[in-house]
Amino acid sequence: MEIAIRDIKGHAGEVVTVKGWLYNRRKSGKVQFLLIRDGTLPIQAVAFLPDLDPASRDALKGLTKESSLEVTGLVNLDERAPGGAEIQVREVRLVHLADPYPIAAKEHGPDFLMDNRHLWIRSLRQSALLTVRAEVIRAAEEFLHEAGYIRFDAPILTPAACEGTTSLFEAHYLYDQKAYLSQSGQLYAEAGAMALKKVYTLGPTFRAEKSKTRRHLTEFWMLEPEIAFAGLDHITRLAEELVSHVVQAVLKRRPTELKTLERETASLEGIAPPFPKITYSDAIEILQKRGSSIAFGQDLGGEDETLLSSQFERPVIVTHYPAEIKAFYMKRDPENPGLAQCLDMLAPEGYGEIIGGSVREDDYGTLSERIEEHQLPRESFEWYLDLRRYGSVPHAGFGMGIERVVAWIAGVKHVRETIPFPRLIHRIYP
RNA sequence: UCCUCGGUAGCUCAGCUGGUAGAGCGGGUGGCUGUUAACCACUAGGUCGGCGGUUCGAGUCCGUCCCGGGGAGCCA
Repeated sequence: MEIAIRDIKGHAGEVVTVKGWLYNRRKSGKVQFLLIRDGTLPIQAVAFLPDLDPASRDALKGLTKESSLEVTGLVNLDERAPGGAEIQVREVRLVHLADPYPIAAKEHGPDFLMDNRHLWIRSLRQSALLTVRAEVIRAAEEFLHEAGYIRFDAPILTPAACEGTTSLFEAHYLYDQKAYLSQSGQLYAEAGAMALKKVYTLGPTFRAEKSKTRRHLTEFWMLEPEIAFAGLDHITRLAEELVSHVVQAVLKRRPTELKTLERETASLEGIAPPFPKITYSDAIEILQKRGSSIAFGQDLGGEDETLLSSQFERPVIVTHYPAEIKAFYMKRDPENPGLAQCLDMLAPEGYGEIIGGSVREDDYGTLSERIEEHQLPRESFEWYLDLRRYGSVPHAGFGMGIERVVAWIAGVKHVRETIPFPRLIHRIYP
């Protein structure tokens, strides 16, 4: 019977078949220890050569790393085995003999690993990380679904920038038209919210930023809820509940993967609402007291974010940034028009901004002026202005960067490992 | 775009004030009945990132270009 290695302990004393790849092999005379992985977990299979039929012995001859094989044997609970269980091999069937495998069970440099990303993802660590990523997305969608949100897919090919043109990827569209890869699904999500009230977009977004840091990709995934009849309090609560649910779901469902990643989980266990909330002014004051040279009116730099988040054990929510350093569509604070009704959530441990959101300007005249001020091509935004012409309501939303959330929860330094095939400033292969 | 570090065997690296290429891992062969990145022995494997210069002689010094790491700027 074929089983997933994850379930092996439930089959003690049974003869099972596992199908997978050879992760490593140790030989000691007539005994061979095969470490086999199947995408769920690795298992050690012990082959005693004199007990095997000639075909199986042949299969083991010259076996290389990452060769694919099917192993049938008796499941033993054995203290000597890593993980407590192993398979006593009865039959080995070679599916494909791999060429000598380039990735060794040794250290490698990032350039080499990234060139071999298509193979690197087979490593136990990378597989665990990508499993955590899948769980983050699943948990987030599950939470929003339970809360009555409708998934609303935004287009990836768009007619114009919703932000600065410097970070736009341009594409050729049909009949000599131009198209741009989406920097955010938000504007479309706003249209969705006017139709379905509570929606979210989920998908890849693209920014041609020449950023070379551990927190930036040129192609990254965002989850963007957008809610009609909502204000800053509403999205603040949603953000902290969403993030808490995702963290707890990963802790509950993927403990093995977190262990493989050697993630210290004590700090994650305490992630629950409410999160600390401070204003931008508070943040500047705290940072200046801690020795930062930041001045009021400047955006928080990477170091500032790390310094600020290190003051709290939970993600910290910073609100009311100066409107000048924020986007054109953000609604100003009625009590202080210099400030925007916005929020950023900074993850602990220096993982930076994982959420950015705001209340949207819902007044036609004001939004129209902002578009002029920012010298945006008005004709591209006519449909967006329509949302303020026909039944405009207060509404708000935010974007959550999937890769940064995964990096934080999994405890990996660089976001390039949190997506199967990262796109970076100097890398589009493989 | 700027600062900084780097590019030598398939991989990770060493290579002194310039003198003609090294180790470990991986590969191959052989040995070993409990290995945990197994171990032991033998063995094959190199356009020292490219181009130009200085020199009797350049992996090493100089110039330039290319590629990458870390960071900054930039980045709802």
